[in-house]
Amino acid sequence: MSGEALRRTHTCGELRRSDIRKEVVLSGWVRSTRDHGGLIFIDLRDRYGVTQVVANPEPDTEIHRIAEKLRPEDVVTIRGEVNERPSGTRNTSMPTGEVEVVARGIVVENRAKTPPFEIADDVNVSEETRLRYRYLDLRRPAVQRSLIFRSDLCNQIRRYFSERSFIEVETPFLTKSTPEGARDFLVPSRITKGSFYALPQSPQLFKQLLMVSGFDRYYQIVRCFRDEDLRADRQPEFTQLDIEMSFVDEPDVQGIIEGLLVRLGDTLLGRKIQTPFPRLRYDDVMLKYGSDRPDLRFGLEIRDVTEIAREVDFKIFRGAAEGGGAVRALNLSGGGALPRQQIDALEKVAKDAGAGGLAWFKVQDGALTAGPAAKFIAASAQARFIEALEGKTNDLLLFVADKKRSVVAKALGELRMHLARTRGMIPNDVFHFSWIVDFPLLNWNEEEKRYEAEHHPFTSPKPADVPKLESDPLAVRARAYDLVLNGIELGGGSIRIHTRELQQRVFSLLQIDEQAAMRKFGFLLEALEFGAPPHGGIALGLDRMVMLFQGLQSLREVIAFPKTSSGSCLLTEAPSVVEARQLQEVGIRVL
RNA sequence: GGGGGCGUAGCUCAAUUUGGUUAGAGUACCGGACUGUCGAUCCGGUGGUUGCGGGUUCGAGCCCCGUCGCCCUCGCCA
Repeated sequence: MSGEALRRTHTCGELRRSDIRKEVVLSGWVRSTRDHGGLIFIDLRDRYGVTQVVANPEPDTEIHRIAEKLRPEDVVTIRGEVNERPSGTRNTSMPTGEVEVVARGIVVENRAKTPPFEIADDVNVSEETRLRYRYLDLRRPAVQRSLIFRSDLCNQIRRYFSERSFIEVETPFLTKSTPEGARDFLVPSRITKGSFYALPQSPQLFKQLLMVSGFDRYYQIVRCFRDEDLRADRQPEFTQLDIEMSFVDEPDVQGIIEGLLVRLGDTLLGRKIQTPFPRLRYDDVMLKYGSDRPDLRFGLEIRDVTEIAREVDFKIFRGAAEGGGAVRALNLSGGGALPRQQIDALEKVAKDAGAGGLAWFKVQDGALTAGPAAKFIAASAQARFIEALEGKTNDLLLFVADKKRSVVAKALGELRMHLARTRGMIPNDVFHFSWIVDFPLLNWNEEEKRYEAEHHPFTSPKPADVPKLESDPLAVRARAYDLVLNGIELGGGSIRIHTRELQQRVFSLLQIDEQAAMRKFGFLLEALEFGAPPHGGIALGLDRMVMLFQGLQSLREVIAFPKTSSGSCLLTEAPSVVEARQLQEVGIRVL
């Protein structure tokens, strides 16, 4: 074939019986060839699908000569006629399998080296190799589906918020470092040597300023940056769906998000999402599930038995109860049959989570047996424990006692998740959304001997608790809410502080003195004095949402070019050293 | 920063009781045969700095030390 370039008329996923006898042009990548000596079959792939092309030596030997030299991943344009496949040779497993294109001309647009791995979904290849050749990995249909889903999700989000009069506003990436919270990525300023921008951990302050400006309903799909260690579900740069609204209360923000998730369920997931989501109090979930992001797809709730433990002879129990701590327990129904070795493994889980140990008992006819500590507990107390935990014969009761309630909660929370995972108690294909509410505004940082904001310093305290701000700070509840899905925090938000006075009081509690507050957040404090409306919002982790909706285990699967767990990009080899001249220009010396 | 796992052919993995002849397999790749395949098939072949550096030993893929990379995890992530 010669002359001017052919333009494709169809994609590789498109041809059907109704196209038979049409003259078509397809472009794509050679997925595979099957050379029978005579006939050659070419599977041609693009992102829409695969179509079989046939090259017959008769009548055109030229085409056959080109076809037999084709190799996987060569890029070709093929002109030909759509034919019905002979009966018995149709492939019902592919959408285009009723037809094939008989090649009348083949243009090799570009040759491909042998790829390091076959471009197919079921190919076993290490993630390291995939990331090194990410552009090839992204040719695989399953990976393409993830990114296409992500694009569809963003489109639905934009439509949803646009329909509701929200405005998408872009906020700066080169901005001011705010040392509260996560570590900032810093960017040196060339013009003002010795000064630095920071990449935003979130557009928090800008969206609040937009409320002051009167933009009343804002959203943004926006990149955020945090210079902390990575995990399967944490990348140094990630995408948030960021929302802020004026003149709203908690239910307004929650309702908007619930409506969005219903829409996404209807349009993308093919499932009805039930609203409203349950509102669960922080204190309750910490007690019942040992976590502020409980996985509610299964039961196995933790019970507090501190009051019973107060009256037993077992020193560890009584000591914890009398020392202001807690004794709590899980009932593993039917766990009485567990061998000692497995119970020891459970104890290790509890200890790794910070517990001093794990007290366990088997239930037998209304009494505690088989646990090392059973003999220290009187029959009457045994009966009360069993009643509190709804124990039946052959159940296994697992107790953690500690003078710190947080230790008990964490250990049993970890144990609960461990048991659920290892014993197959977590149902697949269930989306269990919930709101966690009534968070404390502050927590006490023992190492730094100061209060910290549980969410961030701009979260409003509950009006009823404001009088306690100075007298009993830890009792102050926040107007904050976290959205949790299947044990993963999808997002969090709050009603914000919108007066300078209150904001200043909270800064004081956080031991940010007036001077420091002005230096770090002066622009916000000043803005609050120029008619800041009451406002609040939320931010959802978009990458996590895509990951969970797609049933994937790693954020790297839903980000086109992700970082490894050491923060490097295997494709570009970033981060890398830079030339001395570049350093000099920005006034930086490497230590 | 701590703990654990991994690193052998382009890719995915194997290699016996802490060591013993020329490091194997599948797949990919190359060549040949083949006119209805679709993970084509059949025959033949090429392919190795065992991550890197050092050490122990008569002898190291295997043991020891260091180092680099990847994965998981604790700390960290307002």
